[in-house]
Parts: sequence; C-alpha cells; structure tokens
Amino acid sequence: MKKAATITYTPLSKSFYEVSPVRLARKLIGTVIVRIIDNNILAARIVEAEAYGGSDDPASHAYRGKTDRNKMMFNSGGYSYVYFTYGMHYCFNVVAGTGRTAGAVLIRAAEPLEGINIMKKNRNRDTLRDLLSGPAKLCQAFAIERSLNGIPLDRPPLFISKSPNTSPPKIKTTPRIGIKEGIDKKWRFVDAGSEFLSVI
DNA sequence: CTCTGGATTAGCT
DNA sequence: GCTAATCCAGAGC
Repeated sequence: MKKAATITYTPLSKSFYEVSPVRLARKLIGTVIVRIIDNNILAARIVEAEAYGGSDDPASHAYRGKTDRNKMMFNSGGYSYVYFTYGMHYCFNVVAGTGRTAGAVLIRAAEPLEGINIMKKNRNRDTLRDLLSGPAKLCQAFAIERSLNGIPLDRPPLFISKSPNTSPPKIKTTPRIGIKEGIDKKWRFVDAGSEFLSVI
C-alpha cells in the first residue's frame, strides 16, 4: 500500500480566477496543481505561467475571435483550456476573468511534489528536473489531454490548491516564450531561482 | 477543399 | 544549433 498524502489539498474557488490573465498568472505562481488519476494523487507546485489575452493580444489564440478550438478562453474563469499543438503535444491553460473578455494562463512548468513515480512513468524519464519543465511535458506527466478541455478546476480529477508554503515565492517577469508577436509584454511569470523552469 | 505553420520536445550533430 | 515528429485550426481560394 502506498503511503497516504501528508498534505491535504483544498481547491481554490471560482472567484480566485475572476481577475485579468496577467493578475491570475502572478497569483498562480506557488499554487499547487493536483491531479487525481486511478486513485493516485499527483501534485506539483507551479513555478512558471504565462498570461494570454483576447483581441488586444496578437500572441493569443483568442486574438481573432471565438472559434471552436479557443471557445473556452471566452468562458468565465476557473475552467481548463487544453489544446493540441505541433502535431504531438498538449498544453494546459487556466481560463481567467469574468467572461466579458477572453483570457487564459498557460501553465508552463512546475515542481514535482507527490506522485513522482507516476510522473516518471508517464514521461518515460527519470530525471526530476525533466518531468514538468515545459508546458507539453507537464501535460504528459499529468496525463492531461483533450478530454480534460473545458472542465472546472475546483474539483477532481484536476484542481488547483493554495500554496502549502508559508513564504511567498520571489516572482520575476519576462517576455513570453515561443511567440512572435507581443514580445514587448512581460507576461511570463516565474518563481525566480526555481530549478524547475522550462527556460532559465 | 487545400495548404501552412504552430503558446514544443527530443535526439542528433 | 538543427530539425523531425505529426495533427489540426485557421486562412485563402
């Protein structure tokens, strides 16, 4: 029998997410993403996130309006937006705002806390630092794919919990990664000095 | 309908 | 540093 989790995770309520994507991205650094799968718990502390807006943000999927793929970005906050890219990868976003404008936060990297052996198996990798250090890696480790698009994030099988840490993370902002437009905006938020970032 | 390229990663050079 | 892997949304015709 596997040892029980030593920490109890409580999902953040919807109101936590009803702020702008930029504000939400900052708030999410240090919180814990929790995945329940096959009676097992996976948990990781978010150390890197990027904000994406709506018609004001050319780097956003929602820039050109609502489509079948990006419609979750126009929802009110607290839901997942999972999309497929590069023919082989999924990325996980947290929808932000009240629903009046589009917006979401891409979760780019996290620090493994619990269920590390399952993450290693899902990733087919043994190195701790290589488990969650990128948006597609994180999805693979957490078994996040298309069927989890649009689900609420305040209950299993996937939710986000307040940081277990007492000391708040030291947050640094940088331009977003892997985009061509909107590089002037410093909408990437990282836990400065974390060993588990996608890009240092 | 067809075509292009992407909020990426891994593996090789 | 370079690029294959591999699907589908979005744009153009």
